[in-house]
Amino acid sequence: MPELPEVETTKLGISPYLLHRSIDRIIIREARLRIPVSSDIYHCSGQQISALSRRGKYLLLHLSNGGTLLIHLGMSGHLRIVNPESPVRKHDHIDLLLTGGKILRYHDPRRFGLWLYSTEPLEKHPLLAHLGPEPLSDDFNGHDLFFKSRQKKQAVKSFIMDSRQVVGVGNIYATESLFYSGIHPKTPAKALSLKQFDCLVQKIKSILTQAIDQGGTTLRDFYAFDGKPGYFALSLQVYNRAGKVCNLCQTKIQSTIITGRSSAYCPNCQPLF
DNA sequence: CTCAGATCCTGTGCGC
DNA sequence: TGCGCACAGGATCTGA
Repeated sequence: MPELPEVETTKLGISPYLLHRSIDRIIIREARLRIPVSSDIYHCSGQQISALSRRGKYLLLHLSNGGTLLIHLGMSGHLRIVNPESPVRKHDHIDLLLTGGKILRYHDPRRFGLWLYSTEPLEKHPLLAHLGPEPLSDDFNGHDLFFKSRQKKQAVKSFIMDSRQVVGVGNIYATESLFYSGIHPKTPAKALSLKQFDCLVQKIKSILTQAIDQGGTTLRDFYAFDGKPGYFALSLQVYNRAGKVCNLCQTKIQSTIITGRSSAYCPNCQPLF
C-alpha cells in the first residue's frame, strides 16, 4: 500500500540507479493496469533519464528528449532494482532495462497502478492537472483549506483525502491525523474552525514527515530484500485498531464506513461535532 | 455543482 | 487442512 512516504522513499532509493542512465529496452509482460499500458511506451527506449520527481503519489521519470514516464504504484505496486539473473516472479509486469545491466522491475499484484509515456511534459495531463498542493509545501496550510471547506458538507475525512484539496493523504494518514487533531472523521468539513484546520494540517505534515523518515529507514536496504512498508513502523493510534482501547483514554476504538473506506476513531478523543 | 457509491483486482485472514 | 467469502485500498466513473 504505497502512500506518499513510500513513493518518496522509492524515488530516493531508485534515483542513483536511474539518473543519467539510458533505457535500453522496456518489457511489458502484463499491460492490463488501471489504464492499459499503451504501446507508445516502447518509444521511451534509447532515452536517457535526466531527472526524477514526484507529484502526489505519481513518480515521474524525465527523459532527455523532453518526454516523461509517469508511474503510479496503485495500492500494491513496488519498484525494485534487480539484476538480469533475478527470476521473474508472478505479477512482475514491467521491466525497464538500463544501460549497465540493472533492471527497474515493477511488481503489482492488484494492477491498480499505471505506466504512461508522453513525449511532452505532463503538467497539463488530465491525471495531474487538477491535483491540489503537496502536503509538505507551504501551499498546503490551514488558512487555504479552511476557506475551501466553507461550502463543503462532506465528511472532513473525505475532504482531506480528495486529491484536489491536497495530494498524498491516504486512508491511514487521514485516519491518524484526525485522531491526533481530536476531530471526528464524520464532521462536516464546513463545521470546522480555522484553528481546527490549522491543527489538522500541522498533524498531517508531521505524520507524513515522520513516515518519510521511517520509510527511509525501512527502504535503506529495500534493494536487498522486501522490508515491511515504512508506515508499519509508525505507532498507529486508531487505524486498524477498532475494538482495542485508545492509548490516551482507554475508551474502545470504534470504526465506521465513510465513502466506502473504513474509518477508525476514538469516540472520546474525537467527539462528533 | 456536490456528494455517495460502485468499480477495478488479488492476497490475506477469518469462520466453519 | 481447506474451502469460501469479506475485506483492503487510490483514483475515476456514474448517477442521484
